[in-house]
Amino acid sequence: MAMTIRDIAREAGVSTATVSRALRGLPNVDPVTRERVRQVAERLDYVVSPAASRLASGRAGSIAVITPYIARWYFARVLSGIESVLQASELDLLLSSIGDPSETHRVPPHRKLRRRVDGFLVISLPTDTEGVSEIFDLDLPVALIDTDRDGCSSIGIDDVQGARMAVQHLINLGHQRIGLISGRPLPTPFRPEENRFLGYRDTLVEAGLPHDSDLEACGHFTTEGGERAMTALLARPNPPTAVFAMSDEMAFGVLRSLRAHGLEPGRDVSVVGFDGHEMSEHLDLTTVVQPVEEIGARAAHALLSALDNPGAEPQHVMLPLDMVVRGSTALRRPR
Amino acid sequence: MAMTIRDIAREAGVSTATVSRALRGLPNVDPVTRERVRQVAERLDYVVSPAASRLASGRAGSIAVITPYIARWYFARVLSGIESVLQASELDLLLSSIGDPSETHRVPPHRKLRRRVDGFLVISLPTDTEGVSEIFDLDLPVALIDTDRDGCSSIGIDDVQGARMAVQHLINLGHQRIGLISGRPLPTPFRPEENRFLGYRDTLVEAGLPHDSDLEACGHFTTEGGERAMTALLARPNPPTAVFAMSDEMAFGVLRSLRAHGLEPGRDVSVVGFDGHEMSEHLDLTTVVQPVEEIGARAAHALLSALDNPGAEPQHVMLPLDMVVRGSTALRRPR
DNA sequence: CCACTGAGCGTAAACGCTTGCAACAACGGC
DNA sequence: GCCGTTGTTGCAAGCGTTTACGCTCAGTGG
Repeated sequence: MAMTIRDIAREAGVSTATVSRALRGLPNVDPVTRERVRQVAERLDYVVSPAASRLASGRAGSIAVITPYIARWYFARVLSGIESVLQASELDLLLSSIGDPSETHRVPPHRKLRRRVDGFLVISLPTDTEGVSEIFDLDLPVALIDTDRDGCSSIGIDDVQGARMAVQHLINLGHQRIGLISGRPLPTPFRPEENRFLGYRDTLVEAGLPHDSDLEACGHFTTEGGERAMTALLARPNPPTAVFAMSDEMAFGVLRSLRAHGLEPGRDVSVVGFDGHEMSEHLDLTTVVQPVEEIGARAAHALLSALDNPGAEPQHVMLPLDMVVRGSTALRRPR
Repeated sequence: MAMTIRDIAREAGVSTATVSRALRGLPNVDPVTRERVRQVAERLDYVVSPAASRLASGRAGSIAVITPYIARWYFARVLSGIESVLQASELDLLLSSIGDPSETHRVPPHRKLRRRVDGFLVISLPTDTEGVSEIFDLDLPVALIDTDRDGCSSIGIDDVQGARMAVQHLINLGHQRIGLISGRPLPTPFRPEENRFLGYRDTLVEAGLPHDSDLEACGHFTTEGGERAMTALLARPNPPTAVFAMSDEMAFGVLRSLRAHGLEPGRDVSVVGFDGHEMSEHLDLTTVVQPVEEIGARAAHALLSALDNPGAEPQHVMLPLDMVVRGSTALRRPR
């Protein structure tokens, strides 16, 4: 049988209340007593029963991470950042992916997680996504990554600015027909996509360049999709001399499509990606780098502090971006 | 205030015991009663308090996934496979990464997870890893991925066979000097590495080829590492005409190193990877494909069934491998 | 010398379930 | 009509904490 708090109390010659207080570091405990209790607990290899503790205290002792995907590059990294800060806390990290809309049998997270978490960390999902919107009715702290919402902390990057950097870079290189590989068809509820689009469009317009939707295609955030999208663009009457892809993985597909058409990235068509995927270095891809793990870590911190002082104002963090210029972008060569 | 089981009992005109039994689908409940209780619970939007339920039943209602990394390709996918089956169960998925040995401040999982999980899913970690070995003392069901241990279920692939396929393929193409890009320096406690090495060595020997450790280098399972390793091999007096890399990510580095040396993968040096990373298709890499998500899913199933019938024999599953031949391997050309 | 304070500690009542046991009704075999 | 079964339900004792409240006692200012 496992130790209970009573065993510790008896052994230390105090009441269970004191043991509870001592072990949790509450004030109103004589340092000497506290130490004695600690020692006894240590010696008897005692750990509190989380179930009992949670029942009595009313706290769930866990936070849930809601993500559309687990295995995709961006999400896995964000998750890793989250875990790195949560592991040092007392809280359990419950993982729940929304999954593809195709998987209709998935239990929506708000149903499954009702009463078992103290807060939510939501990655990328639009706040009105089915299964996500109901989370807010639970009246628990929520930290949002890549979106925002009244009353929630939000962490992200300046996607508009990121897209601007990318496109301005291409403009500076003399490109005038700059294509866009977006994720889903626009308009989209996903904030990053929308903002990257705005940054793209506005930078063009401000530079006096036409915004031509014939230069846009969807790549669905996959390499295959990016490849197909670029292939489609190349088939248009007057193809772009440069493209901005909303993610590195799509940009990889772009590179591949170009090569398949006998075109050399950089020399023939310039390509900028977005993310800072490790592979971009190896594929010599110019890209806008976002601090992905840090996004996760910051979000976790924001949620933790919301949990600590419930009254506090939600935080809104925007992390800085960087751009790494590589061989996939170059001065436009007249055809 | 939240609903309790008593509210449901009162409303349905039965005792709390019956509510509990009805809602959990236990036998010995009149179907009519059960349905009535269900309806009431539904109408009042009741969900059981996991803390209370766990305290009363003694079950933790969660399983923990212990992984060395979260963000790396292989681990993220395995995790995704695990989550896909666990989401349909009643169990919470607690995520815990061991982290790099450098992060000494990490709380070892067995301390953090004591009393709060019903079982463990351990990915790739050798069973004697610090922080892992103690898990077995907890006397809970454990399912092991990529290793095995007495009394635990284990799920993995036939790494020896996988390496054999890769190396035999190279031999069939006429290669005689076949290099190896391993992960860590051998000997290693990581089973897959060891087995892939054995498959490599034995296949060479059985083909009458010498096993020459001058053709081996460590790539640490990263692309950079793979690149460095290949560069090192190329600097040796008599470099290999083909290499087998223990992971695709290292193979990507190999490809890059080759190109940096003006060598064309396939034509000048053949390369085989291991994993079936999506990117391998785009980099035209021949690779041994393992069903990564399925590994995770199977492991989760194994653990679930160990949880269901505690007496049962542990399962040992070995999933089949596949090899996809692409442009990175070709007939050896005499120099 | 007397309230008065506050630190330190104990008592006991929750917290919201699960489950062993017993009760009870309906039923069929004898 | 009696009795053992079987199926359904209720009673109530936990499960192992947390925490409101109250008590004791040393210290303190009046």
